[in-house]
Amino acid sequence: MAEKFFLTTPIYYVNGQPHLGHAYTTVAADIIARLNRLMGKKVFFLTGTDEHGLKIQQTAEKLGISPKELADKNANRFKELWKILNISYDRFIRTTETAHVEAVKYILQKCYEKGDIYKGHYEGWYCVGCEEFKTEKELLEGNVCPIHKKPCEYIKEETYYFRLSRYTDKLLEFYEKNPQFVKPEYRFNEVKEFVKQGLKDISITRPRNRVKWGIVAPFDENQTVYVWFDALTNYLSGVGYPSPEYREWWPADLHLVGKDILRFHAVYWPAFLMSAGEEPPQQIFAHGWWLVEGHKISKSLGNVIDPFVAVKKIGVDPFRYILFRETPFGEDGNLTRERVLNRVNGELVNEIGNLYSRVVSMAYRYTEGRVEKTDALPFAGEYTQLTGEVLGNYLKLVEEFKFHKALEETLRFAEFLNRYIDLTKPWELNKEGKKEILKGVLYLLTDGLRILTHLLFPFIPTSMERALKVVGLEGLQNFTGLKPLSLKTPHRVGKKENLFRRITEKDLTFIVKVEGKPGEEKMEQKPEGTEFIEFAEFQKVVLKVGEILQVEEIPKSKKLYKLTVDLGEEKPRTIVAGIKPYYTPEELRGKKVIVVANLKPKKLMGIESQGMVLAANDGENFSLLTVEKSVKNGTRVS
RNA sequence: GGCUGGGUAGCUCAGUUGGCUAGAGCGGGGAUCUCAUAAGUCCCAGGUCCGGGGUUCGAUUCCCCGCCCAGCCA
Repeated sequence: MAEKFFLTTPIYYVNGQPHLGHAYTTVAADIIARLNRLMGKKVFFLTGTDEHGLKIQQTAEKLGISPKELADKNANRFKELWKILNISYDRFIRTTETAHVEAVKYILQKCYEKGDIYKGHYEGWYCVGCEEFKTEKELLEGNVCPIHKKPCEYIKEETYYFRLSRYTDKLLEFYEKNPQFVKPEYRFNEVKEFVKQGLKDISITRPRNRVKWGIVAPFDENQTVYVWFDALTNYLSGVGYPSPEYREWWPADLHLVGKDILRFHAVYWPAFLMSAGEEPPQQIFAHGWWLVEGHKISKSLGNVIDPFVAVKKIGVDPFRYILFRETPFGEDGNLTRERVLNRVNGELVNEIGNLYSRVVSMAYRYTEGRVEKTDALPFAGEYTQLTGEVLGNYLKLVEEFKFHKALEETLRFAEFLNRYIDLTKPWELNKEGKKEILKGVLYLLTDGLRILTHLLFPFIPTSMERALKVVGLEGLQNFTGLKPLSLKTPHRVGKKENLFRRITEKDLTFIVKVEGKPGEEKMEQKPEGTEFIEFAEFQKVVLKVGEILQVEEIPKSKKLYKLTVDLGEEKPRTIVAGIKPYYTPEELRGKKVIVVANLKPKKLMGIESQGMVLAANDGENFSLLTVEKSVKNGTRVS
């Protein structure tokens, strides 16, 4: 009987469109699900949407549709995205499903009967415009709502409370007994600190006349179940609770969450479950946020990443890959154009994609696509040892959620195979007629691709499905049986195909670069001036108008030209400029340009450059700076 | 303000119980092969290891103080 593994993502609120954060959590869950399947476990992967609440009610009203219609529409958006991202979920739960509604009522009733729910009052400052209570902190002078600029009412309404306070010690004891309950560990410490301060009872219902769109409380038809009890229960109802089949999967092995909702999962949820007589989940993992080019993502900054666009521009797998390649899972990441470009082109295209390409190509060229095992296997010992090492490390690392390191190991493996080709030089073996050794080399390489495909599969399944065909493999096998040099022969490689497309800066405009320094947006309209420089400082830079007299190519340099520029001095200057990709020599000759004339000379490609030519580059267009009317060479720019 | 974790090469980060020339990847520079998506492979980094003080024969690594950054809490 295979071990079961039940994992979940949060259910996403359907008040808006899916964004990068949703995609991140869900792809993470997909990677973990696929890893566990390859480890031979029986996996249940649950995701879905949270569809109740006042916000949905209000948005739907504005759009003139019913809350259910709004939920249907947006839930479909999520489903579309998961399809594009190749998410292998087993069940997509929606909180408006009858079964879920019943499950919520059932569990609430249990808690109620346990005596953990009692009637009380909620009082506070209520803004009619927002239809929301405001905390003292949010309010402006005179209890004014910061959004509507109108005074709030102090109201008191009936509500039911959950006796969370009763669970303070039980939770602490539970944490003590389950040191792996929350990952990363520092997050667990934060949770413990929070609980140690003592827990307050929490309000779990809202008056029905105010919040209609939601589940009716089983013990009072004038109350609607408030968000957390409703939403969290999806983890149970998603596997059939309360009908007995849920026991096949419960307790969940892993709840994946963003760090913002950790507390609800690590404190409230176990308490609810304890009250209802259910086991808490095994583990909760809280991951971090993404920054974009060093800035927080926000609508007002306009740097929100639409996953649909991202996938369209760079492809599903490059998108999945960059989210997990560099940033340790759990920590905040920073998405930048430069990193995406380097990782996709440098690693996926050059090191990995090209490796498949060259091996398959050689198999056709030298042995007509046939691969056989021979006794002559150069460096078989090194290969076997490295494979064992990589596989061992990989499995240990993914177990600890260290995906970036697991990918690093994978890259190390690909690097070995690339080096192996250079070392064994199949083209020479072919020329020299050393057929047996050549066959051995191709066998080992094909075997290597087989292993590599397995290592990459959980992360980039779409491409690796194709890779299986390219290598000529029927399918995947369990990690446990994955051994080097065990490719069955005779074997035929499949059709050669490029697995990854090279991307350019132009593909990355969806990663918006925000003006200003990271963190500045926090300080909100601080008096400007800190970034100003004195005129004297500017004057230190001597800018002059120069005319390009000659343009020479520099052998072996992709970017550089050697320019001869007249700055009205005794002798023209030699300036090395990285503008070769953008201008032909003909275009440059005779052009007036702006030169930094007092830049310290520097040797580039062995040529001393006596200045610098100014240009503007926005990532799409590259333009030299010039003068609008003709002025004498050497004129100072000021 | 309290607690926690950080500040190491241009960038992203590793650095075991304190000690031989402080490491990797990327970028940058150089060399080279030709099977390959002009891909691959090889070579090159002399960095006040945030600042100051202390312990020690000796500290990036231990202790104290300060500065800065992030997270959680108030």
